[in-house]
Amino acid sequence: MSEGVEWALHSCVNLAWSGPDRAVSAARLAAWHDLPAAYLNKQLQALARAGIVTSTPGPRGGFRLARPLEAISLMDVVAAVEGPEEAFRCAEIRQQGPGAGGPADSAPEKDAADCAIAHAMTRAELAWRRALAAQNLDEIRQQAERQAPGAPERLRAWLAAR
Amino acid sequence: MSEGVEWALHSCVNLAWSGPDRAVSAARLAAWHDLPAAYLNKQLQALARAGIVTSTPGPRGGFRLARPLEAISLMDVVAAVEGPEEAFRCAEIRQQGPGAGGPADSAPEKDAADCAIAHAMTRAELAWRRALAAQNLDEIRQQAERQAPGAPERLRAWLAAR
DNA sequence: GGTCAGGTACTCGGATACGGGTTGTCCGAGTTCCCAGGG
DNA sequence: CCCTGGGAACTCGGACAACCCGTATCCGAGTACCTGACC
Repeated sequence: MSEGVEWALHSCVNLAWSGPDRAVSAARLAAWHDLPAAYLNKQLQALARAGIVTSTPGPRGGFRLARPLEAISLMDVVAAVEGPEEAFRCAEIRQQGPGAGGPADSAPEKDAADCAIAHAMTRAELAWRRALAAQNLDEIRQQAERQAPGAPERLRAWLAAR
Repeated sequence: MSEGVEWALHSCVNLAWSGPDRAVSAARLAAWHDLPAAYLNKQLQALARAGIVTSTPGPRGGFRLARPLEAISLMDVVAAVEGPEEAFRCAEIRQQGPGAGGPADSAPEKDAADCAIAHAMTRAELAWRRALAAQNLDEIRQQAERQAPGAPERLRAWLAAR
């Protein structure tokens, strides 16, 4: 699992705490957690390409959420950073070598659909994706605020002081 | 996701088809699907360390299943090959930099337990693990035999011919 | 013929290189703001 | 005082390296089998 996922999630919550009226640059978001600014910028670009955040160049520019936090699921962020392809890709090794079934049923159009192993792995990964899609970032924000009530205000004050 | 997981799963089913009374060498299993023999051997070693298969050296040696296929879940194989640590590891970036909470609540013993993001990601990964643990390899074998009834016999014949 | 010793072939097991991908860094295009000058 | 033009600073965006893990390979330790000689 890519490290950038965690950074992107925290950044989204931080953007929500910052408020929708003010853009925050990648450098600010990175400094808040001592992260490499240029690399975090790369992740935020991925979020921008996915339509999760919007970016504005120039002074007073930066990133801001493209839609309310409730409309962003964990799955959206993971897919934006990690890429949409699934983690387990079936290489169809049973179609290779002597075990590739007799020359009678060489039907390449069936692909991985009928590979029992690929089917089971895909099912498990689907459960993972569903669990990610079931939680939106607003729920995470609420839980974070319960455990650290002062965090939003501290972030806003720190951003205003620069 | 590591490529070796797919190889290990197919190898386990093939071992079941081969029968419990005869060990199959890594070279045979690899040749059956045109896989690199030495590397598959590495994966099988991981399965042996996890207690999923047993290995016997020397001529007529090789690998055989350590327990019936019903007692082996997808999760067992994945954990053996990929390692037991979870894919998403929380780096606790919120504990770093200016956002590390005031000096008042610097409680390092709480760790990632109360990080809302880590909690949510772990929950999703738990769903994945449960889905993997819910299916055992015997179910997969049955499904594979329904779709390719001749496969077990073909494998046994090919092994006997060498 | 039976038994035993030696050699051989085959197996796993871990130590050893190679490559692709994630991680990390840098510089350029574009926009906005600020400031000075003129009307 | 108000307007305008130029410069400077700041931002994203993509192009460019470095490191690490998954991939692949090789050789050594150990074991069982087979062969041949001997009793």
